[in-house]
Amino acid sequence: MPEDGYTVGGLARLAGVTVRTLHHYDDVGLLVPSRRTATGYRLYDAADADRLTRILYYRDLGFGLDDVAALLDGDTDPADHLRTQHRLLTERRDRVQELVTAIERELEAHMSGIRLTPEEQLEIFGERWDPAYRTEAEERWGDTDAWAQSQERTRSWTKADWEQVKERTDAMDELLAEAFVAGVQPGSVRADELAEAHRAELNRFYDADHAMHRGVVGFTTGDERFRARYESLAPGLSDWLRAVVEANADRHA
Amino acid sequence: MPEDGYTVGGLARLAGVTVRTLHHYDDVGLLVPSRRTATGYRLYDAADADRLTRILYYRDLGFGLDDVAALLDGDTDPADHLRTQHRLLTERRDRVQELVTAIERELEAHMSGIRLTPEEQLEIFGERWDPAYRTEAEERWGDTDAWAQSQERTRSWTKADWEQVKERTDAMDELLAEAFVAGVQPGSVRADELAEAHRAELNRFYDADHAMHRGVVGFTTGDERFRARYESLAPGLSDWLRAVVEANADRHA
DNA sequence: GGTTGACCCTCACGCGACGTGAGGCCTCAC
DNA sequence: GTGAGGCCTCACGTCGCGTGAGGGTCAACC
Repeated sequence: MPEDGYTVGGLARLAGVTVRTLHHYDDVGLLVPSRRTATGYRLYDAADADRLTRILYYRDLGFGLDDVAALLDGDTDPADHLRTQHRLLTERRDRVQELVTAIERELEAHMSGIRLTPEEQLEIFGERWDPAYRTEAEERWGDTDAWAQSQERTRSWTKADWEQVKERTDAMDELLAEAFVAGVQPGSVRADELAEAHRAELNRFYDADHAMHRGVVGFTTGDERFRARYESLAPGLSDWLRAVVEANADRHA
Repeated sequence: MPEDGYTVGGLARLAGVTVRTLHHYDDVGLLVPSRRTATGYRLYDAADADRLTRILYYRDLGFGLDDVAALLDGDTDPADHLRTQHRLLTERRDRVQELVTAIERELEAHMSGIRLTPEEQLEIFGERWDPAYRTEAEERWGDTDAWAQSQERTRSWTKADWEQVKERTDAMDELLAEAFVAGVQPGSVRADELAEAHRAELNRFYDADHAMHRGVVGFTTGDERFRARYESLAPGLSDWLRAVVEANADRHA
């Protein structure tokens, strides 16, 4: 900290804002520098910088400048602002996590070849947002952060890679349909081979052990539209796939 | 979904936006409803709703409407948008987590009676932000989410509660200073009693086992300003406190 | 002590993303 | 057929700055 306080430019650089922004905050009385030089230069001291810090957090949280002014000029103890901002920021982080989960749900649907209804897609932006959804991904995926793994592994994938995966998935589905039609029984050697092949496909994205494999397939075959996709390949396929995967998982338990 | 598509109001309610917003998106060509009734009513179909979903995510991420239009009208495959939005949202979530960590750092400093410099406070908003900071809290606090615990426990605290804690902390510090001046040796019975009392204070906020106690004290007594606070009570107190806590932690290892 | 370049000042207009009516038509249930 | 609620199109207002314009200041170096 310079001995006589910060100039506009100096403080602006520190805070990652423009000089114009500090001018504006001065104009509207939100952050008036505690001193000016004889020639009219603004000088900000440590208390000004502290106030600016609070302002920037509240602004980031979406408060209007007059709301921020009202908050900061209220008779609250400084630590109250820290606690308030901590609470609001954690809420915001959780909200963003919900958006992430919602996107994962869409991606999952897309990769499974099913379409979400507009209601499902827009649910998260709607008014009464059910917090039960918040934990849905956890329940579905178990403890591990499968999606983080998936994202990590597919970060550098090109469109061609994705298309290849889609092709392989389609091929896998056909293989399953053929086996089902041919009368392969869940628990048989051939069925277990197919279950492992199916699990191997999932492992392109994340580490799926047998318990997780059971969970994922249980979830997807419970979805009407996913069932529709499998049923269109061969009626009864989705229930059969579930049975195959469960028998295989039991054998590895 | 209504058979003939959504009206403005219907879609607006679903998406948690105002009718005016949809009108605006129509005006600027960002989201033009696929149909109109004979009397001029806007009708949005599922594809429109899907486009709106993408728009809302991008908008939430801070893109301008024309940027969003450019993105959506580019020749990208739909899944690319999902992947892009997933990546941007996780980055955003991590950024908010950094803000949370920064506030925790401020709270911690405040409760320890030390003041951060403006540089330290504003660092997170500055230009070149060191991602090493991102993991600082983890290293300091270990595996457990101590701050979440702390927040949980202190959620309903009143200002009086906080003042009481401050008083108790000050009293604790004086007790420590007296023992130090009286020549109490680290590792002695009395010193271990004091270490446990100090740990008990921390337990008002979160579960601190002996390893964590060692970590927290090691960190704080490494900070110049924290040392200054302790040194002003009694020269040598901070190093002594660290020795006392480490001896106690060793004995419980 | 003059010049140069980076800073600082005060107007003042512009803009993006809607908010907020105004004035009027449509639809549907009673 | 009538009232309530929803829809339409203007059109001006607002908020948080961006972006110059025109001009003074400061520190350094010639």
